[in-house]
Amino acid sequence: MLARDLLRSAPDRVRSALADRGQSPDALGAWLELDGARRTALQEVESLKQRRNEASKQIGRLKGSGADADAAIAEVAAVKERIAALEARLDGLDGELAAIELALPNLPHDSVPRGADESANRVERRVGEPPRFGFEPRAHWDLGPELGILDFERGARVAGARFTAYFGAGAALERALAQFMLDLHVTEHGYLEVLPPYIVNRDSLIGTGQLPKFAADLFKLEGHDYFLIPTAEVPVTNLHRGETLDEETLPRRYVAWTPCFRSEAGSYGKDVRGLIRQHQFHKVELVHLATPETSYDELEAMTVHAGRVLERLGLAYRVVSLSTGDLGFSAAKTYDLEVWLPGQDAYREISSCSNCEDFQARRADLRCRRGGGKARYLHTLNGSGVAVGRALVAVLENYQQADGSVLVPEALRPYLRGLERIVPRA
RNA sequence: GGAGGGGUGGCAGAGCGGUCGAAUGCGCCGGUCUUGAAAACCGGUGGACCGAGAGGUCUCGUGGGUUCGAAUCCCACCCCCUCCGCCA
Repeated sequence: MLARDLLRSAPDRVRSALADRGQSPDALGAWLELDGARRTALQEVESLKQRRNEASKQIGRLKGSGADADAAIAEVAAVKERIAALEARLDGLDGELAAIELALPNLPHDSVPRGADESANRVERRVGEPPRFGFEPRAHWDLGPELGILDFERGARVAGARFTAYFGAGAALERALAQFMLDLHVTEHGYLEVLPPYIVNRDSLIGTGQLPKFAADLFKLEGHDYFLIPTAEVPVTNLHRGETLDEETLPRRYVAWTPCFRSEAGSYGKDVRGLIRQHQFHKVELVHLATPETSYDELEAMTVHAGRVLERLGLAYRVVSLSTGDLGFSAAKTYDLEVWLPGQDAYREISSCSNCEDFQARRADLRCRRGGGKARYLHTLNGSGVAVGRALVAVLENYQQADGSVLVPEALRPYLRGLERIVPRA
């Protein structure tokens, strides 16, 4: 959510930011009009309430002294009617204002490349070298089933399209990757591990920005106002919803390994093969809560932390700064980490690290305060550290051998009882 | 799922339907005293919104209702605690 002060005082800045994101700036004109009407109505209703309150006190005094209060009571009755009418109007205005505010995306940071879509994204750096193969590297959707560790057909039987069953070394590899990432972030990067609820309420989803606009992307539990989490960003960022944190305790860095559930509505035909786009997947998520002064340093640090996972796994990747047109709803700035996938002959997103500045903090009422100073909104950041399913894809495709086996990266062997190579399951 | 108890300011804890935004204690801030600190004493201490300001409105879990007037009465919901049932 953007600050009302900002919408009022710098509407042109907001308009041009919306245009950069490829959004229509129309909503802002409507907002300004509604806001003016609201303030007018508010002033009127408040002065009526003042009269009503004074009259009530007078009635109390009159009755206390045994005098007749009928005239005053009659006057209050008339004022109350007008208050009720005005309040109904005010409620309507508040609802319309909130609907607009909750649907306005965050403003891009000045350093974000301007452009309509991903073609305007800027590659910041490349790390590692894509491996060279003496044979035609294959995709994980061929390797996995042949090794007997990924079963797309049975996943589909049990649940449906975009669900997969993992067997043997496949299941263990998923678990090993997650545990390796958690250990790395906890022991080397100073994160606090969190295991949050995998189901959240509506307020949490409003807090991080998935609702009200993106309800179609979520799985909702029938008969309850509960949703499966689309990412641990939601429960972890909302952990401190409504709290004011002492700035001495910032930044806070949390890491959580959770399943994620996404309806993937509207992505029909996209990445239909393999593990890239699933309704259910695991992700190790990084969340930082920071002061406004440090949040961009935190974003750089978070991106480095996510990249470290890929480096330890010996995977080549590049860091991309998303353009204004490609930015997510809540983000002011985002770095995507794209890992090299030989089977697709392309870099594919495996992590997305964003600074949301105070956009989510405003929605989720997350504040901070230094000493006895005034409370202010803190800044929230979130990033994958990294997507586990996609990391598994990257390991299979990058470590495949001519004979169809897959070498296990050194960093994972301690988590796989020393397993060095995945071979077809007997 | 059933029965009961409870949600008041940073914390603890009062609060006959009428100057209650809320006693008191602790904490916190400022001051006096002290070489300094502690103790003691004095004073001040929630937030949001509207307003240029004066000031006003709202806020005692949330939302409704009764009333001229609600922290106090009624209804619904949420959360916490205890017991029973069920369950990993």
